[in-house]
Amino acid sequence: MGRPRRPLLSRDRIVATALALVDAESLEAVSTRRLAAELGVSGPALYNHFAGKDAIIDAVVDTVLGEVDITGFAGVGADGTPWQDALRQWARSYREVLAGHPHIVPALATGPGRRPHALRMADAVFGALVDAGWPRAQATRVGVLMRYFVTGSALGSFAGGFPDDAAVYAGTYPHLDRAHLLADAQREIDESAFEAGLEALMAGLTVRYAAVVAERGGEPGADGGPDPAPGRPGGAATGQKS
Amino acid sequence: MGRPRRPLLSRDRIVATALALVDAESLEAVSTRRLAAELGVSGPALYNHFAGKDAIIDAVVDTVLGEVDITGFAGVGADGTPWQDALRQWARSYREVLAGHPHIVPALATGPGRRPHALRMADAVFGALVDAGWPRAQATRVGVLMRYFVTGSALGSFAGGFPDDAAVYAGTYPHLDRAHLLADAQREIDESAFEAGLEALMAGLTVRYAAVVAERGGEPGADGGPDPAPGRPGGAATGQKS
DNA sequence: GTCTATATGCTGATAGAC
DNA sequence: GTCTATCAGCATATAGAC
Repeated sequence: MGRPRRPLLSRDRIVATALALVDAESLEAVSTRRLAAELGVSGPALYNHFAGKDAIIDAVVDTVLGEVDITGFAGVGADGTPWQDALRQWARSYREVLAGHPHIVPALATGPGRRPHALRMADAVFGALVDAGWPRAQATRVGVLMRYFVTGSALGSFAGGFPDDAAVYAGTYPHLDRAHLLADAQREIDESAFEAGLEALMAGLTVRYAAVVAERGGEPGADGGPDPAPGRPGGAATGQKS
Repeated sequence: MGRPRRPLLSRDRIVATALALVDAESLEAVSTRRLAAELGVSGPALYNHFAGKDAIIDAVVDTVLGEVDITGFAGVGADGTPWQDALRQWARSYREVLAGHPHIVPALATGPGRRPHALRMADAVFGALVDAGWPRAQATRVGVLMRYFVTGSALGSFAGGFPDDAAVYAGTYPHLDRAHLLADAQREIDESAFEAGLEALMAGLTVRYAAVVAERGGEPGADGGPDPAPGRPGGAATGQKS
């Protein structure tokens, strides 16, 4: 057929179609051939726009992360928005976005790499925590542990995974006598568990923050705990990954 | 060749070999052909022992979950071990086990299903929390949110995913000026973030527990919060998944 | 009941024509 | 920049040896 007058493909069109496929079916459903067919094009044509399938998935992941609302962090240094409020808003948005694209979550395991939205998010989280008064090393930890919680909450539904066959539990698992009802309540359980965990984390971190800031006040420049990378001044330096 | 005098394969041998392959390389490295080759056998022979590749991975996941230490929960009802101690011990063991088999974590997304070790763990967590005085609906949430945190912490390293090339960050991400150092401190950051999050969660949950128990004391039988599945007496009933 | 051999239709990726 | 042709490797199915 030869080269068309106008390109049939573009990175954006490929990524959008791939995301639609991931959402509609699964990560495994995205094959270069299927994706190409969906785009009305032959398989290898994709390689003119991306280095390979992994690069396409990487771009899809970053597109999804771009949907996360990080505007709350801007107010932390500026108008004195409490860091807790910013963190809460971000965590809820982050979870909501991942819940909207649940099949993409395992792809977060590969790391942030050079994805611009992932780095933008890390920068915002870490920057706001430092602005709020968290020592750098602690700010890193807080960003990381928040990410643990949010990504874990998006990695498949908890409640939805229980068989709704009561016979599975009878006799063998004495406390799971009503577990066959869990699948029905899936959404409510997943969400209320997330909210409960978020509040617990905020309460716990607020206590820690008070201690750290008080300690630091008496000893200016201290980092509030063991440095993550002893020997390097200031410790490690960031807040978040993907 | 026909049927050998003594079976060459067994479920255990297949699972052990598959796990070794997952750990040494990745989840994708496990193909029926490679696995069979590793076992000195031809590909389709595996189908005499498992329904398909998915069933093999499922068995691998359950084997891994069997390594998690849930003995701490036994003492909660019996000798009055604080639920916080039991939860902490379990969470640390759970994380440690997953950290020992990091490539398996994405496979946890598929849910607990009928895996015996996953159900055994759910039973232990939920049972202990209820024994400790948590209302059933709340106990479910606590188990779920703990799982969120632990599995999230095991889904790939945070710090290890940052490129160690300082040029990636310069100019564009103002707060990540030291992020290129993160990869070196990976292990320490991942662990200290986990510990910090665990302590924050325990502190937050302890506060909530006090409130819930106080409220319940005045109103025996109350469930301490909105029921996860309104209309069903007692709400949903379990604590943990995979 | 456990294996081997063979076959089908997928997959990611490459080479070269236009 | 897209095409066709082609490759090696994949999960799985089936038939038959013992």
